[in-house]
Amino acid sequence: MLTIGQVAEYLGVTVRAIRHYHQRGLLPEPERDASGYRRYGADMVVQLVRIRTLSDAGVPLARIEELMGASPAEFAASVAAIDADLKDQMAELRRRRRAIAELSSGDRLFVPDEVVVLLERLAEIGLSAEAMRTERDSWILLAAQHPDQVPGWAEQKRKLFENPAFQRMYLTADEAAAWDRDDPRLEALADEVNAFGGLQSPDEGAEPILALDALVAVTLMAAQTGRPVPAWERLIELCKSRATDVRARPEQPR
Amino acid sequence: MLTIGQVAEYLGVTVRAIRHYHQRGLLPEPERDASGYRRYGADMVVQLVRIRTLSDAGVPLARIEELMGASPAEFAASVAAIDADLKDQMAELRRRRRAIAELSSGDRLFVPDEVVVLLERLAEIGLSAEAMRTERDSWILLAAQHPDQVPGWAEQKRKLFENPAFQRMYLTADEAAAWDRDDPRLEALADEVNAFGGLQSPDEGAEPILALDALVAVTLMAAQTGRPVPAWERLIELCKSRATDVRARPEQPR
DNA sequence: TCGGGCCCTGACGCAGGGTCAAGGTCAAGC
DNA sequence: GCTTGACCTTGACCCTGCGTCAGGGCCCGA
Repeated sequence: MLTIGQVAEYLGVTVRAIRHYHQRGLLPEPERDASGYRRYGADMVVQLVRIRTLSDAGVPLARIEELMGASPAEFAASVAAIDADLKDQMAELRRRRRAIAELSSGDRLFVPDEVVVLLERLAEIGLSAEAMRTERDSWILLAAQHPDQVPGWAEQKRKLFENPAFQRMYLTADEAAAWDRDDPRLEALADEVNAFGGLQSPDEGAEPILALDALVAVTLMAAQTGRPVPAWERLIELCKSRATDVRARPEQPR
Repeated sequence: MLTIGQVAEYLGVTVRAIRHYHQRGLLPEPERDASGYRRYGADMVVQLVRIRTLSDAGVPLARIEELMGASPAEFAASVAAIDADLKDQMAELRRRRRAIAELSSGDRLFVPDEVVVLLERLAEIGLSAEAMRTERDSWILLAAQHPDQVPGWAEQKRKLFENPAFQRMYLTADEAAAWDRDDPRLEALADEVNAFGGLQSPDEGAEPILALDALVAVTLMAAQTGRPVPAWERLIELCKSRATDVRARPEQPR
């Protein structure tokens, strides 16, 4: 008759694991000797081998419990179910690896490719680092709620930057973040923004992005990240009063 | 400013998960309103998106914690490590699927193929169900300690059964389990066993299996599974006394 | 003012054990 | 006979990533 430690060493498992199986009711408690030690006969060892064989194959203990007393037919059915489980897990791992691979570049973190392209363009034309971060965060937020539309929107916004006048306007708006709320230059900037306000996307059927929309989104973002920009808030007010005749402006959500 | 429930719905995560991230220190606690409710700004939402993106990709929370403040280089290194982890997990799953597949037949449970073949042969020649179980359990035990040698041993034992006289002897020994300890037929049976005691394996270099060894193993097994067989014990004594001139018998381990 | 739906904290639960902690036993050497 | 070290015992807390109460407070519409 073997002690728990001898059985554990014989099978290459830990003492703790065997006791765990007793606790779970997977393996009946063996008889104790005079000093209370568990004493194992060969039959217990055989049961343990069966448990370990299944466990090593990745069968959860709860299922092993069912299997130990199952008929061959039930056993075969359970084995099929377990295999299907494993297949699902492998599919999940493949999905994760793809997801991980898409994070491989630190630059393209957390946003779709089209946004990455747009952000690179913004960096090219010399947008400030602060504005870059706000821009990226805005897209992250937007992508959380509209993952399907964001690639199209980003593409449309990128196309706007093919126009040098739009570039200049955007950079000026960037600089304007440092202006006072009542800076007189804001009036002229509002006129510039307004000039692009009605710009339509070249793709038919897609919802057009207005320059003002983009500005509003970024400003809202900035306002909510603890860095409110008074000059931008004023700028939006000015734009809105001019934009009413371009199209009816719906309430900005939230 | 959003409540925790609104943020959760916006991102498609549970409230509990967000609170969990706070507890883990993954996400800083936001400010509370007058009634103690958490209030989230867009910056928090952005952080949450980043956490979820990584988490959905299967990155453990502990690692996400490191990653949130990491440089692009550190980030890339960690991503590579995570991917390597995933590869390992996939290999493990493949191994488990193979192991599961080998259990697919209820008959061949927990023993190598060679033993399955042997057991089928034993069933063919009409071994009792009780003896079959003991035989199988003996092999399970043996395989736990000598996984590499068991296929060869099983093959050798199977070859012994090509001899009709060995078959008869084995079946008689099976019946003998029901005999008294002092049954006179045991003497003749011991002579039969002894006749095969020196049988050498046809494979050179492989350790020979003696008929007596097989009998001893099975008897020890039976003795330890709570079904001791007195007639077998006596039979072994008789065999041992005859076998001393066949070869020097080492002490039986344990 | 009442009900239903939010929110809060705290605690337990899961699988499969790992890892102490505090104490009893056993065999060997002195 | 006494000590030492290697076993054994039970019990309890630790890990992951939250789910799921339990017991209370807050808010809003009727």
